[in-house]
Amino acid sequence: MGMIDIQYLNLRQIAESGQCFRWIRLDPDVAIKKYGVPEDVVRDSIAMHKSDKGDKCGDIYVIPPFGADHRDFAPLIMVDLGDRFWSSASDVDWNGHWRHYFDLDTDYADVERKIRTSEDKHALKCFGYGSGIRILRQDTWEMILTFLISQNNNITRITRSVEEICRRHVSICGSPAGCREGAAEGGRSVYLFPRPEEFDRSILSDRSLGLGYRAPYIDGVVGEFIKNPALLTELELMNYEDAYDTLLGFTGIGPKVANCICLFGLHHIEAFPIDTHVKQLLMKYYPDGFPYDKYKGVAGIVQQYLFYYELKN
DNA sequence: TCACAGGCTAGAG
DNA sequence: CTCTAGCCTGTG
Repeated sequence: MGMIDIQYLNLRQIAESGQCFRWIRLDPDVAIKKYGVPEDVVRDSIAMHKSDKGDKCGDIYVIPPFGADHRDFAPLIMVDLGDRFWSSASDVDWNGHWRHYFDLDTDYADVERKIRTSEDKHALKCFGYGSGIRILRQDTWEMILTFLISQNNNITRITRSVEEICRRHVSICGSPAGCREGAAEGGRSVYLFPRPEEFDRSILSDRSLGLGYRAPYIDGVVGEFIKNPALLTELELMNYEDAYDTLLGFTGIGPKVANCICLFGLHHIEAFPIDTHVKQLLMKYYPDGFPYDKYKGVAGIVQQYLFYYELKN
């Protein structure tokens, strides 16, 4: 618990970059009263909000635990104070989970260098706009279902479906300590995302999940991962090409979703998901083709800068 | 009413 | 192989 200096990290940019759907932004008041964030820290965050020129943040988020051992650590409350951050995590939780989650061991300065030496004016502009974006190391299983849901869908409904799935499993997964029902902004709560073996497939047809035609896809994928419990670990050990091909084998997972899972769930930062927005942006700014060779191995990170800029402009 | 939202499947040509 | 109609649902 306490302050940490981190470069190339902006929580709001990440929250708005469309890679995570379970972060909850906190009101300053709620952060103090319900989550025990020190008052002087929240005061600094409010001051930062007021002087926000787009390059600072000041936001406060609750980030739920994730992964196979999600019961073993607490949710993270994180306050973005620009180049330093207040974290609620114990040293054990920070070093064991969150440090890795925020991808702090990847050299984002090197990505910046690649962009600066590429003579790619547009990418440089996008980087200047979203240089606090990192590719989070999120849970593979959660990303598989989340991006399966994301197809032909909008952010609001994706978020709602994911949260509803978690809420339906409270009695199975439990609700993390210190995060009472309705405590966060907008009455949202912190839940755990059900593991394959915890998943109650009978809820999928329920219209209130808002899954639509994707429900049978999810049912099939959950079934496959229950039938073959080793598959998740196998996927995580594969290289990008093998993981991509394996994911394409599931009904409901196509090229775009497979690439999102590779990028956000398996951290293959060379994966370059092309959705409708990216397709438009590529035609607009790169009519002669995107210079993938200049971003060898890190094209997925550059894609996020481009996507974020387009989303916000 | 109709298009669209971070696509995909199945079937036809 | 490529091409595309149709798909659940909420929102403007």
